[in-house]
Formats: sequence, structure tokens, C-alpha cells
Amino acid sequence: MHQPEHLKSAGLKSTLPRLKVLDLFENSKERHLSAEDVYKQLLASGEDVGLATVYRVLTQFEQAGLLVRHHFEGGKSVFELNKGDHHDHIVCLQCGHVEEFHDPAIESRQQKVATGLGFAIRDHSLHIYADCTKKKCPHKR
Amino acid sequence: MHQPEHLKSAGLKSTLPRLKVLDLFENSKERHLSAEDVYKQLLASGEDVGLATVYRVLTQFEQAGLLVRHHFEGGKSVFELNKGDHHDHIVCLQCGHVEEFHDPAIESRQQKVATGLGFAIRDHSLHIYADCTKKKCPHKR
DNA sequence: ATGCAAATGATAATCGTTCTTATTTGCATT
DNA sequence: AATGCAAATAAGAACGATTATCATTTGCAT
Ligand SMILES: [Mn+2]
Ligand SMILES: [Mn+2]
Ligand SMILES: [Zn+2]
Ligand SMILES: [Zn+2]
Repeated sequence: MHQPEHLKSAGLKSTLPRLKVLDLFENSKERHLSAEDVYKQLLASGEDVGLATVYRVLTQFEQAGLLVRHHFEGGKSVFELNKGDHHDHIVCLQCGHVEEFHDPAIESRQQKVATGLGFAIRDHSLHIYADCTKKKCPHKR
Repeated sequence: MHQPEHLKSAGLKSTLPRLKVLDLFENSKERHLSAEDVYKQLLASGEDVGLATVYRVLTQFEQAGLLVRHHFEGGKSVFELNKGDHHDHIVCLQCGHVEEFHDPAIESRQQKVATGLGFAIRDHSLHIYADCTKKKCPHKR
């Protein structure tokens, strides 16, 4: 299991549900998880946390900077560990797999555009929805 | 009021609620409207349509290509008339005003990135959330 | 004017998420 | 190690946006 210090240093007291959730993100196969994903995976591995707690903990982790929240299509929020970097996402329409990318040219053009319109960027989201061109979509879920 | 032909040519039978909704989009001050916006504006102008009908009609118009749907932060869908072009959005965090822009450099970089990763783009969304830099945010709601 | 498939509107149901509250837990202090 | 208490949890109710149900109405071809 995870070390309590990780949470303490984030200003959160080290509780069992929080450690379990953090652990899941560190060890999960998928980087991007919804509240429901987290809840079900914890149940599946025998750990039982309340769904409300999962929602609360995810929001707290987001505020503490441990997780980043994304709003892909489909309505539900998905979270991932905050690696400190910024990246955008390309979502495979066949299997839902999420690929990450970072393009400095895109980022700097955004700055140009926003500045030109008299805005100071606070945040942005770029989501590309696409089909995998490989013969068989390699990202089976 | 609007001409029934606009709907007929879109493969939709010309009904009163549909004409009212289409009319609202053609004449509304705001380009980007949520279902609730449409419902309330219709009620306010004396026209009474059921909320369920508004939702149904918006989805039908989207499928018919008359409207485009966007998912900004805040959960609810917003719609705008399909001008045939593609553009991205910058949302003012103070007042919620939505500004549109199109940057060919950004668009072509997206293609490059997606192709490089083995994807064929079907759709994308780029939302910039920003503060207006003018002394007083000019977009009062 | 008639008939009927299609559309509407009132309401119930659903989904993701947040709120409420009684109970439990982490942890600092004895 | 036992105590006390603020903070966190779990269960379920409540919520807001959206969709489904279904009896009634309407567009429109005959
Ligand atoms: Mn990511
Ligand atoms: Mn627009
Ligand atoms: Zn980016
Ligand atoms: Zn674009």
C-alpha cells in the first residue's frame, strides 16, 4: 500500500479510503478513470468504499493537485494522476482508448489567438475524437 | 415566422414547436443556447412548448445538421446554428460569453499529430477558458 | 372532411453527482 | 495503551440535466 506521507504532504489526513484510491491510480492499467471506474475497481478488488466517498476523495485530490479532471464527451468526469506536465487527448472512437500528446505549436497558437482577442488564458481543453487507422484497432478494452 | 420549407428540406415535418425553436436560433441575441435557454426564452415570449419537446427537437436538428452541439464545462449541452464552417471557442470565465475563432495553423497541427499517432480525425473540440483583459469585462450577461 | 402516422406535452424515470446525517476513524493528548 | 474530538466515512436522499413513457393532439396525404 501507499505511504501516508504522500497524502499528509498534500494537506490531507491519511485515511484508508484515500490511500486505496491513490493506490488504484498508481497501479491501474488505465490512466484515465471515472468515479464509477474507481468505485467498481475497488469493489472488484475486495476493498469497499462508499461511492459518495469516491466522489469526495476525487474532488479533494483534484483540489490538492494530485489528480487532474477532464470532461470528455459522454458527460462523466475522468481523472488521471497529475504528472505536472500539460497534455491534450485523442480518444479512439472504436474502443475508447485515450492517447496523450503535446504539441508546442498548438499551445503557442492558442496564446496568440487568445491574446489577439483580448483574453488571458486560464485553462483549455483539446480533445480529438478519431478512428484508429491500424487494420484492427489495437486498443481492445 | 420561419418558412416550413427549411424543415421539410431537412427531412423534418414542419410543426409549430420546430418552427418556434428554429426561429429562436435565427433571431436570438446569443448564438449559443442550452435546452433550458431555449425553453425559457420561448416561455418568456408567450410561446409555450414542452421542455421534453425542446430536448427532442434540439437533438433532431442536430442530427439533421441544422444545429451543432457543444459540451462546454458545466455539464449542459449548448447548441448553435450550423453555419457550415468549423470554429473553436473561447469562453470568458467572468461572464460566460463565448467568442469564436478559427486558426488554420492549429487545425493543421492537429491533423499532423493525429496522423503521426495512427488516427483519422472524426471530430475535435478546442475550448479555451479565459479572463477578459479589458478593464471591465465588456460581456455583461 | 377523414384517417392515421408522427409529434407533442405531462410526467415518470434515469444518470451522474452532491448533500445530509448518523456513525466511525485518525491521531493528538493523556 | 486508553481517551476525546474534529474530521472523514457510508448510506441514502436529493439534485439537475436529460431521456423514456404514453395518452392526446396535429400535420398532412387522401
Ligand atoms: Mn491524460
Ligand atoms: Mn460557436
Ligand atoms: Zn493543450
Ligand atoms: Zn478546431
